[in-house]
Amino acid sequence: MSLQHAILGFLSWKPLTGYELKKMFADSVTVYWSGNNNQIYRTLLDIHKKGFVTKEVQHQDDAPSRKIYTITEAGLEELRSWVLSPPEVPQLKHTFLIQLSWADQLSDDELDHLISSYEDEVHVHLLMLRKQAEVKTMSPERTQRERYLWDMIMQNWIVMYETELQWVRQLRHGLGDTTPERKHNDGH
Amino acid sequence: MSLQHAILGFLSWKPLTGYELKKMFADSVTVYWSGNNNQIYRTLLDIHKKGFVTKEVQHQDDAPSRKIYTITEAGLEELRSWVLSPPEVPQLKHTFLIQLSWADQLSDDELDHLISSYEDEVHVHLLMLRKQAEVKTMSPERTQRERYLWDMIMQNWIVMYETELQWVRQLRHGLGDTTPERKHNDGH
DNA sequence: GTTGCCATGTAAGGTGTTACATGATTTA
DNA sequence: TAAATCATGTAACACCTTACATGGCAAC
Repeated sequence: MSLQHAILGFLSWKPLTGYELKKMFADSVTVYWSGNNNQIYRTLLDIHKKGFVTKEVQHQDDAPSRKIYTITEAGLEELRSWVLSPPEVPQLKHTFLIQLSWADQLSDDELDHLISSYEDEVHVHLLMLRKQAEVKTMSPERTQRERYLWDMIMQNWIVMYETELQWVRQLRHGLGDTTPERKHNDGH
Repeated sequence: MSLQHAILGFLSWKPLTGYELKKMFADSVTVYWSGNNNQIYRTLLDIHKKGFVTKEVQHQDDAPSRKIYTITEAGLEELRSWVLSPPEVPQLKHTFLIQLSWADQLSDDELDHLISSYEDEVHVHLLMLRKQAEVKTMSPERTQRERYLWDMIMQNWIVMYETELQWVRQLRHGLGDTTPERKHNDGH
């Protein structure tokens, strides 16, 4: 699991409440995590029990009390050793490709429509990423090296979806080319 | 969930047992699904209950009996309508990028080592994919269009990891460039 | 004689999602 | 007057992974 470590990462910048963490995940494109509370609150309890954070309760009369979590030395150590742990290749859950695997049962028009709507999805997603990249939301940017890392991380997401868009366009055009041939060869 | 539909997809080619399905998932790079039995056997029970498959038990004296699953009309219909359902952009779980997000605490050497070992991982993975692409394992390839689709699906995986490899190389070289500058700017 | 293949499955636990619940304050 | 924001959390369920269990047969 690395939600734990992403939370420790944010807390290494400054102390935060669960609610604030939830927002940071929701706002961040690169440190993506569905931004759902259940997991965040449970993970906070967990890392508190492990001693990676301390909890300070701030009572408020007219609202539920804020619980501010601060990272400890042990937490910083845990974060550091996780960052150094052997990196793994990204795992992509590419359901569209599985849909495509059995798409030969569709008519030419149905298939073209399916691919086109996927192309639109990817395109919209890419535009959203590019807009986010301009805004340059958070990240402390304390050193030039850190700024460079965060830029490259954002860049990674963008080039991935650019590549996907190129691929799907090639797919669609290639299909347009093979379809008449197919009719020639398979027709009779 | 789409494991259900991937199973229906394989069964649309021919009747199979759970064990055979497990192997097909394990062998397939493109229709990736961890190939773990628990899920497959439970999903088979599930789709049988839903009427998407029929089950034929073949008794064997000296081994556990084979249970051969055959797709039904309802199953084919379900598969078809799933294939037509609105496609979604791929979701990537890119833990390395989250590691990188907090990697500025590392020394130049540690960071360089982290990135290099990631580069190696990606490279090895890419070579594996290219080798698989040559073998061209399964897929029925009944029409030219289907062959084209399967080729493009394999191609998608390859270009994704090629893009990743290019990106990580650029990252490493860019770091080499900024590091001396950084020392100049931040040093004093 | 140990490993691997065939073939079924269970147990236990981790991870992730959606929806629900409260209740005051601010904004449209 | 309806909604969104702040701030906490619970309940129920879906999905996914690892390891365990059985037991004959073939290959090395």
